[in-house]
Order: sequence, then structure tokens, then C-alpha cells
Amino acid sequence: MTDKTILIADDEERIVMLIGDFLENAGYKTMRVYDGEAALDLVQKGGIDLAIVDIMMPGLDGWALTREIRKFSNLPIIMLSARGEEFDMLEGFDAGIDEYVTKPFSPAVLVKRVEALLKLSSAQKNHTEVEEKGLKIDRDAYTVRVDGEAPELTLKEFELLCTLYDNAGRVLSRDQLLTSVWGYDYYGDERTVDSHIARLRTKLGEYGAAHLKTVYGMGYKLEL
Amino acid sequence: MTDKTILIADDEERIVMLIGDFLENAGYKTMRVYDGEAALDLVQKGGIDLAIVDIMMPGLDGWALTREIRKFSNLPIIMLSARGEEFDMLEGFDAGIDEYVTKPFSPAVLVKRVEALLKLSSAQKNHTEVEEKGLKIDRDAYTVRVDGEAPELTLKEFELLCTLYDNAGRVLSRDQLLTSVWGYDYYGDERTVDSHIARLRTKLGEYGAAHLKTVYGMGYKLEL
DNA sequence: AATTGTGTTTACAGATTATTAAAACAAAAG
DNA sequence: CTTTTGTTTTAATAATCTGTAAACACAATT
Repeated sequence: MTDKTILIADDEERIVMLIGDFLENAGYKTMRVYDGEAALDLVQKGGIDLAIVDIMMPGLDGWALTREIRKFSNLPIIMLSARGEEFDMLEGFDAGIDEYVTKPFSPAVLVKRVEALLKLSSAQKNHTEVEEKGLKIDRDAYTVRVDGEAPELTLKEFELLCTLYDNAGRVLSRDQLLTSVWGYDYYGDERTVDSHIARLRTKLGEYGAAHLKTVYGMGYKLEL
Repeated sequence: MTDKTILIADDEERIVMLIGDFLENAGYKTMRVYDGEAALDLVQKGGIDLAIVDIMMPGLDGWALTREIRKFSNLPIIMLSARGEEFDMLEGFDAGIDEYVTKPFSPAVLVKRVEALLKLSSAQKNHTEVEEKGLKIDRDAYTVRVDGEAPELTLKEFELLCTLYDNAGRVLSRDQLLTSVWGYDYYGDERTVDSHIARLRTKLGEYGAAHLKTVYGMGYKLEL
């Protein structure tokens, strides 16, 4: 099925349960938390495909949470705002949210938004056929083109590259890469990432050497 | 640059101008109308690549307009809805709209949606217009021609080939192939697919060897 | 310059996955 | 009923991928 995991963060337990159940009925997996810190934790761990966050939360509120997430990820974010709450939409979109929904809302509408947003972001990813300076990824065909070449990548290499690509320009730690590519329950050596990076680099040739960068003490990043 | 023409239909002049200017800045041509009838006229005349229509319009409203357009065209349509009209959106997707945006919205978001939608639909078109060299399938006659030869395929082989053909360039998992060719309720060994692929490959001769590819760890794909 | 922490490279065994061939099974045709 | 044809399963073999380790290289720190 869809197999997408959606994070719901709101301090009103009632709301979280309502949304959560509805989304699960629609075929999504959900993770439910009641404050911003917990949400941030989970997003950092990886494996989340979309987040629904309330503006008003104790501690880390919706804005702050969004800002934190945007430091390392392009995760689609839907913001929940209560009617009457000051909500400057322009500011919101600038801050990095992708959608917003005002309470009260019909859960069905929310599900539609979730679907639309997931479709949108996956469509964007799929159609990166606009030559990003030499690198072209086709997620349907599982192929890569770089500088006219079409190197044969293995599954792990391909997924690793996709993850780096989706977060292009951002440094990803080995741990983040492991949970993103290998899964959150992977137990194994962090050097594994190094090996695959190495293989990727050689397979991507000159482009790999130039754009797949190491950040000493931090991890790796792909610069487009 | 892009050279795409976008139709904007809304009775609120302010909105039309706002969207229009923004889209033109983004490199699109725009046509602006203030009611449904005028919009329908222009679409029928042709030359429109995408339409943005408001739900609330005098005369022909957004729903009716969409329904009329859908009678003769798959034109990508983005629906604008005012806050509070949210419930109606559910029907929208069924009625044939491709995207929706709630007012108030950030113009930047709208442009993003337009881009995504145009890319999506142009990709779909490309797919049907691709000239298939080498492989020709006649679904009525249940025959295949490849490199001048006309290999005799069995039913399963033929259907398997059709499925791969319809998704050419896309990797399909064994599971996807099983449900597509054998039916969703098929319970059986995934290796079955392998066997048929093997036979297809030999029957399709050189073409099969060259174009019917296996993606390690994922499944199979047909490259035209 | 030596030390320590960190990244790279290489090689390889074990694990996973795919291919092939053959046999078992099922359905249709003669 | 037998034969033929098509389909599925199984098992053996082949190909390939992947994680780890060890040696090496490089950077930062003292």
C-alpha cells in the first residue's frame, strides 16, 4: 500500500488521536507525540515522510519546530492553527511550512491535503529531469545519469544517493543516512556508510569527486 | 522560456491580477477571465496548457466549468477555494480537478503547484507519444512483433509483457507484476515471475536480452 | 614532530538475489 | 484417455551485493 509514515505533533491528545486514527484508516502509518521536542527527535531519527504540527505546543512550538527541522530536512510539513490565532500566511510559507489547516477542520480534508502534499513532493522528486548540473535521477527507472554517463548503481548506492539528493546542500550524519537508507532498526557499523560513499564516488566519476563532499567530523553532503 | 499559457478564471479581479502577475514573472503567459463561460470559451479554442479556476463565479461556477472541460479535455486544472468552502474540496478530486489551493494562499506556492502539475502532465504525454522502435504489441490480435520476428507468446507471457510495456522505463516488483498479471488474490511463489521473464527474454531474442532488464533487489523493467 | 581522531581505500567472505533447467502439475486439445 | 501445451514449483547454480576489517592517509591537536 502507501506505507508512508506521518508524524502528528499536538499537545491536545484528543486531536492527535482523531487525526491519527483517520490517517491510519486511510492507510498511513502514524507516529504520535505531544510536544515539539519529541517531534524533533523522531524526525531526526528518520523514517518520517510528512509531519503535521500544531502551532501551540509547550516548549518547542510549531514555528520553532519547523525552523529546526528545516535545518536538516525538506520534510513536508502541515501546520495546524486554531481559528483566531494570529496566522501570517506569508510568514508561514517563508518559514518553511508546505500547507496549513485551520482548526476546526474535517479530518477528511486533512487526509486530502496529506495525499496532495505527498503526491506533490514525490512528483517533484521524480521529475528532477531538469538537469541539475550534471546529475539526473530517475526514481521510477532506478537509473542515474551523470555527465552523459549512466553508471550502474546497486540498490543501496542508489538509495543513499537519493537521500543525499533530497537533502542536497545539507550535511547528513552517518546515523541519519543509516536510518534513512537502512531503516531505523538497523544495527551495524557506521563505516558501512563510508564504504558505500566510496563506491558512489568512484561510480559517479568526476562529479562524485567534486560534489559528494565529506564534512569532517559530521558526515556527508551532496552539493548540486 | 517555458512558453506555457495559463488561464486564470476568477470573478475577483484583485486575485486574477495577483496570480497573473506572479505567473508572468515566473515566465508563463497568462489569459485572464472573470467568469466561467469566458473560461470555457478559451479552453475550447485551445492553446491553454493549464487552468486555474475559482469555485465561486457568477454563472458557470468552478465545478460546472470543470465538468464541462472534462467532457473534451484532460487539461490540468487547479481549483481555488476560499477558506470555509473546504468541505467542497472532497468532491473536487472526484470531479476531475488535479490540484486545489485555498485562499488566502502564497503566490509562490501556487507557482510551485503550477510547475509541478505541468511537469507531471507533460511527462505523461511524452510517454504515450514515444515511438516504440523494435517492439510492437497488438492487443487485439494478441501478437507481438520484434525485429521482424513474430514470436508466439503464451497468455501469461503476453500479459506480462503488456504490463511491463505499459510501465516501460519503470521498475516493477515481482509483487506488482503478480497482482497486475495474476490478480490481487494470487497466492503463490514470486519465482514464478522469474520463470516467465526468462522465457520472455529468450522468445524476444536479442531485444529481450537488451531491453528486458532486471533491477537487482527490486524487480524488472522494460526499457524501450 | 608525534599523537590522536577521523576518513579513505582495498579486499574478501558471507549473504542475498537472480538465472537456469528440470520436474511436477494443470488445463486444453485431439 | 492420451497427448500436447502452458503454468508453477523446486532445486541447483551463478551472479551480485554488502558489511566488516585492516591498512593507509589525512587533519587537527599537543
